[in-house]
Amino acid sequence: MKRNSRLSLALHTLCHMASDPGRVRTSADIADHAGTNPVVVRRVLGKLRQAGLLSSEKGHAGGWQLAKPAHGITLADVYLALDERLVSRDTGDTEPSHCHVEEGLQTRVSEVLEDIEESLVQRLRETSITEIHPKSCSYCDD
Amino acid sequence: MKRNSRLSLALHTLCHMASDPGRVRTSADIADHAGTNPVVVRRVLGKLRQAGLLSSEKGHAGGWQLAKPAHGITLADVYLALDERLVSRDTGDTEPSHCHVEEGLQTRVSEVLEDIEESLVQRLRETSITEIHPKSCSYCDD
DNA sequence: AAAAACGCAACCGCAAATGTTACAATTCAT
DNA sequence: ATGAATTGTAACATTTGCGGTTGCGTTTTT
Repeated sequence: MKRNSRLSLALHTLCHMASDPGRVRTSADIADHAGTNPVVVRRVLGKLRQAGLLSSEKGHAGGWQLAKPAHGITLADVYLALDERLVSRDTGDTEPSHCHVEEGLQTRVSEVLEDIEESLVQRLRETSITEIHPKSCSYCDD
Repeated sequence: MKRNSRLSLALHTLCHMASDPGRVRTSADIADHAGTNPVVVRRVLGKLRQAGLLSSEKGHAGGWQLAKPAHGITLADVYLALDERLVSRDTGDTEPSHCHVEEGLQTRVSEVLEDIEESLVQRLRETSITEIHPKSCSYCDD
């Protein structure tokens, strides 16, 4: 696991789940397969649960599974669930610079980036996680 | 200097230069105005020089200025000059995961993101740096 | 020769993200 | 009931990227 790993981990896991929706997986299983740590998995999948994409059960024989039909889950759902943003949200923490160039600049650039963000989500909404898996996977145990 | 500062610094500086193309500015001047450090300025503007947007002169009375007419410089030129990428370029450093889900995923997601990247650049290309500056700036000394 | 500027390399320090450990709470099997 | 398995979460450690800083060599003008 290295960079941009939250989104990557989330999508990977969901795709596996989509190809065998009945199976309940533990965070340890998932972490093993993804080459990371159970706690990291729970962190990321927790976001997906908050967004209603996954459900988890505690205790013996507990674990994670899809909370709704896989074909209804799009890349956009995942992207948004994780609070990912290409456009770094302007937190307004930049002190006013007393410089008109700066203001005009911010405005222009923000306009474009907001638009782009929106069209990205629109595009992501067109692909469901069921459309990812190419065929049965001989290496993975799904 | 804090957020997304390379692009921000580059655009800000270019816009000022566009409004007074004759003037040669030192990295110290620019750093002062931008609230940062001359070395950082040289780092960023160096990229713009490599891309042919700026020229710099060493020695006494040296400094930076536009290398071509301002109206011919678009936001896309700057974005590309800095090697900015929404899509984190796959450097191929991810070891093959022996997992078909992973491969299919990479492919699909990359397709979408590449498309988005392209349309972003297309959008940025529509705005020249001369279109940013709202009016004469009473605070800045340009 | 001195001053002013860039070019560059080598660090420092901070902030964000990931990785790790620990432990409480919950659930199931026996 | 007890124990094992699992999530939830907090706290801490480690890594990484980036801006900031320092230092010094090179170039140009005076």
